[in-house]
Amino acid sequence: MGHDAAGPAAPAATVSEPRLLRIQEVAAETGLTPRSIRYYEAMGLLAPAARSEGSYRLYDADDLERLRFIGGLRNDAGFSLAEIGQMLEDEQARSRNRVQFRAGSPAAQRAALTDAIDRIDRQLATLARKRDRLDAMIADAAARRGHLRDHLADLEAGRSPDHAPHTGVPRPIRKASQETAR
Amino acid sequence: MGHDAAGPAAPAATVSEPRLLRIQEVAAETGLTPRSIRYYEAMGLLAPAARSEGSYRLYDADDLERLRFIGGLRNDAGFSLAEIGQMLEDEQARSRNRVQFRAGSPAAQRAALTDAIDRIDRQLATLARKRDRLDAMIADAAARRGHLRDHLADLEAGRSPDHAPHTGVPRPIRKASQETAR
DNA sequence: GGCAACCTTCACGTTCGCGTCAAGGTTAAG
DNA sequence: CTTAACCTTGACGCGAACGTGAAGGTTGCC
Repeated sequence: MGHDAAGPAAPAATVSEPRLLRIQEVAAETGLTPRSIRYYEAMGLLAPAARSEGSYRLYDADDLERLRFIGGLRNDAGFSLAEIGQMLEDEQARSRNRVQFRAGSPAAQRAALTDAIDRIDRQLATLARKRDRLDAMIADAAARRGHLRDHLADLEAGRSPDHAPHTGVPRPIRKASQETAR
Repeated sequence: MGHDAAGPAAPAATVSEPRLLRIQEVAAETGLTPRSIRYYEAMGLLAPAARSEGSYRLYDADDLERLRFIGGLRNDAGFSLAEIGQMLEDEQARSRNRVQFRAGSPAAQRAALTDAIDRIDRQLATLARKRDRLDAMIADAAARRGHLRDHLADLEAGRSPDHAPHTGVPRPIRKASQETAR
């Protein structure tokens, strides 16, 4: 059942294979757990650069970067693995193919690069949307704070609170064309 | 089809209660489900303003705002309900008590307001931290993009890419351990 | 007072994102 | 060759965050 990948006849192209790490080292390096890394692989988010003779997972620097990105998307940005899968698409396959395409025609190289840039642009757009939502919430909370501070000022000035029982933002009832109300 | 939902149920008990909504209306208004709203209540994130004779949950405008905030924290900001509970603390109890404290001494009013402002400040700080993480990721991706574009430029200029096998970001200093926020 | 549409409280089922054994094979060191 | 430390693939478990009935009470309109 062993499934030899690549075998002894390595690509022989790259002169200096920097170093391939085993899963535990990768885990230590990325702050993830081996379990998570395997799970991400099962979810199709990445594939190890290689497997050893005995089918140990072996990761290269590219994998490390990818895993850090995934970890960030998970923990910092709060995306689900499904969403991350969407964002990464088949970048994993391409990324690996791209290395081979490097030996290919310049046209292929150019295509691969522009594709990669497009993908990153889409990732950036998704991240920016997320940040905008966050900014909206922050603005909302800030408005709430301002309102409270106004009430406090009124109170300090001995004014009557006027029975406005609302701590909050003025209802954005859709009446006219404003921005994209969600 | 079922025309109408709750008619103008004016109990006329208190003086001009703005309007109390039942759970399904609230759900429609906030984009949440009744189940989620009840779950949030079970998790201590909020309590309905009142209950009807037959123990129907009845929500006021303040509850609506709170639920929208919770929804935003969940869906937009990606916080867990536990984290949201931390951020909201006992604001729910206070918020409701505050209305009663309004009839209390001015000192109590001032204290309640400054407390509320402090809580919002902490919420803002938490949200800002989250946004900073996101910004960092965005900067990271942008750097990656810039690097790819450089490679593309090299290629267009007929230069050899020098076989740099990395798609990515200049390695950040690796050393710090990962913080575990869950 | 009848009835449909809503609500209530259980209670079980589900998906996600892993943690955690279990039962072996693999690697590097000695 | 032995051995400890790592790895492999299952498979089961778990907490979070709900979905989905089931069985019955409430509201409100006619």
